[in-house]
Amino acid sequence: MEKQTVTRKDVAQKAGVSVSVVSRTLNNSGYVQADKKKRVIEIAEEMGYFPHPVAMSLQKRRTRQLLFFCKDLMNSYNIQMYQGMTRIARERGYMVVLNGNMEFSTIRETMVDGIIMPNEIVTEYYLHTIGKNYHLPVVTTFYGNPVYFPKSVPIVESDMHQVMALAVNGLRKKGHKKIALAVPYDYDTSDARIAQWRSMTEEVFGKRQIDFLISCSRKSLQKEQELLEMLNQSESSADEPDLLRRENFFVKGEILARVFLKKNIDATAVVCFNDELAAGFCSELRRLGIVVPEKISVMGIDGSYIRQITRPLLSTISIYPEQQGEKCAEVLIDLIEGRRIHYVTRVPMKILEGETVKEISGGSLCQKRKSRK
Amino acid sequence: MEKQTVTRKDVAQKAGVSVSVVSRTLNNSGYVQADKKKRVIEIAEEMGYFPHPVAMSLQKRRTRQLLFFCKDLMNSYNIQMYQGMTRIARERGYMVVLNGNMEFSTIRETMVDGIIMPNEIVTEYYLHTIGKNYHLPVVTTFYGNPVYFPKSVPIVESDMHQVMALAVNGLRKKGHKKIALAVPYDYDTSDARIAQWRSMTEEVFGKRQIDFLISCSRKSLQKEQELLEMLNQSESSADEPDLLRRENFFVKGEILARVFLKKNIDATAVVCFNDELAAGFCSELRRLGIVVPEKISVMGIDGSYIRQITRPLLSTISIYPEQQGEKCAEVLIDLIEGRRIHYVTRVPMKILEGETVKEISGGSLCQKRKSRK
DNA sequence: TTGAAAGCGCTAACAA
DNA sequence: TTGTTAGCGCTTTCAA
Repeated sequence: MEKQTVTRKDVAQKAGVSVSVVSRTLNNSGYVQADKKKRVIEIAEEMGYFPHPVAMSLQKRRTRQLLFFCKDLMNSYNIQMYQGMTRIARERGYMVVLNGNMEFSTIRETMVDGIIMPNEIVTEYYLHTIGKNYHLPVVTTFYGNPVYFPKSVPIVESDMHQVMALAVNGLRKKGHKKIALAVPYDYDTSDARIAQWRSMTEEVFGKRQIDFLISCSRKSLQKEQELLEMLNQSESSADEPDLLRRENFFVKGEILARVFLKKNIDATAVVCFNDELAAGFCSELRRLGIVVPEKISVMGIDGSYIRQITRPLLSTISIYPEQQGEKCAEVLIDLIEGRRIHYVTRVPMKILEGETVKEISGGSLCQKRKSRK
Repeated sequence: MEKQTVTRKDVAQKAGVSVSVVSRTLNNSGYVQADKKKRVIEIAEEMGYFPHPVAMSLQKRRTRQLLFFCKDLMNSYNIQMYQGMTRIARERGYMVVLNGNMEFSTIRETMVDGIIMPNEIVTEYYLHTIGKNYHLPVVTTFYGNPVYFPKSVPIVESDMHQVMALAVNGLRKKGHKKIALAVPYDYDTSDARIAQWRSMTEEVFGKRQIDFLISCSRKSLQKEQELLEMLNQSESSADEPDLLRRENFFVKGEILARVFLKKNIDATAVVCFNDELAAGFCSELRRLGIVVPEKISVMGIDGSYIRQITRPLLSTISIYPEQQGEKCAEVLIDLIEGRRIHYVTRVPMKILEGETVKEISGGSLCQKRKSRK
């Protein structure tokens, strides 16, 4: 049984030199005689020496760890962000650690060199609390919500204005003139999407389509959702309480599909808050006998991998979550290492064609739908 | 602009005491005069002092970090394992860091107190390589594959024998006598399931049902999958190369559904490798006009959250991935902290009823299926 | 070309 | 009850 950890001191002793020689050898820095060098390397190897990462971190005042501060890891978008940052981090010798619980208080107990925030709202809160006397490099993704934090925090931007421009124009080109928006609630992260959808449809079609907003107040949503869980998943909610803690956009999409039908909304296409919600929306429509896209077109936002398991394949506006993650990591690492950075980084976006948007020619589909009733 | 990091020395200076007094105060250990105590605390707060986690780690020789060494984070099972460990870890003051790339070489550069391995096969490999001269506490989940590592590695077990017993007996009770198994490949992690399904069906029905194995050789699978991607997701495969790196069990399920039909397998029920595969299997059957469960019953394994977005709701054998994660973290932390542990921990399992298994009375459904052709 | 020594931020044994 | 000191594993300056 060997000693718990072999240190440079141990190697030095065995090689008959001083620790500094060992250090210089291993770091390939400074002078050291060729033969000694060789001996030291041999002995280090033979003794199974590895640098102690904690000691290294203390000395260098650099942990080579990045913190991704996200709420819900079961969300496909976040996972993909994480994948992206991980790749860049690895390339540059870092590791990404997660805090999936929004616990600001633990940040200062965590060994990290910088933080990646999941959106501008969280960032704003952070900067006004912990961030006040903890000056760690931070980058944040940004979706165009109105927030107040210094320009000195670099942002990686997915502008909802662009997203909605793509969605609305894409749908318009296919003949859609009445475009609804389905969002899980009427506040917080929905805000930017609602605002942009509103102004975009008004700009393109010349009139407000605000009646086409499908959303739930927080309260009604909870009630509906509880009901749904009782009916549908009693088993799993009893056995897997944890699952319910996550924000289940799929179920919200299902609920919103029913709201959409109940309110008899006169639209030919629905843009959904994100892909998971769109998937639930489609699924429930189908269950109720409404064929997508024949009767109604659906378009997601995100381009997350959940789309891979939608049938028919979801049409969506991809904002490339992985690239977003990559950019975040890139900028953050540059910031940490004192390199010059851009304070605004834009990630490209694009329509991913799928099978949930139908080309319609003349009058709006909804009339057909209505007439059939 | 305050000094970059406030240390105990700074606090001590300002309070006119020695660092040890500050330390004792902050740690609530040893003697220190009440009034000094108060002053120190006040000053520490006022200066915005926080303990330096790296220095702490070096001194205590404990990082309070656990490593979860898993390959694919987009896999719902792994995510749930992670959620489980995270909860326990948090309760006990630890953090779980991920290595989602199977890079053994980076383990020694990572600041961790112990490792959670995703399955016995990876563990075996680890112990025979890095683990040889790195004696970090390790726990592993265990699915009943034959492996060779010392009994001294604690396991958290989900025995595939039990799983198959539940699945086969559950299906038998509903009148099924011909039960197929769908696995993504014919080696590695499929082995245990294949073996247990084989012996179980033989035991229960008195004869081998080996013809009912639906699987793909690695090669044919790749070819089919590439084809599918070309046809189905050309857009996303061009734009999102990353997504394809993950093991897409959903698509495999789709492929296997076609294999199942092509081979005209004479079974009334299919047990699937995991829930994602089952979801793909059902989805493709439906697309091809085969109604689940009317024409064919499907049962998953795992009880992962992906099931929440299956419609009809998937029937499955839950092996409680979150609990598995919790147990792993619990045992590992006990091990790290020198507490007594059990070397074998079993996680309960249970059938989660859904809507994909049909009760059939007399003769097997497959005959009906056949006769309709 | 080498080694001694100070120091990264903290703890703990020991002496005062 | 307090302060001094050595040390966790490493780097780096400086004198030899």
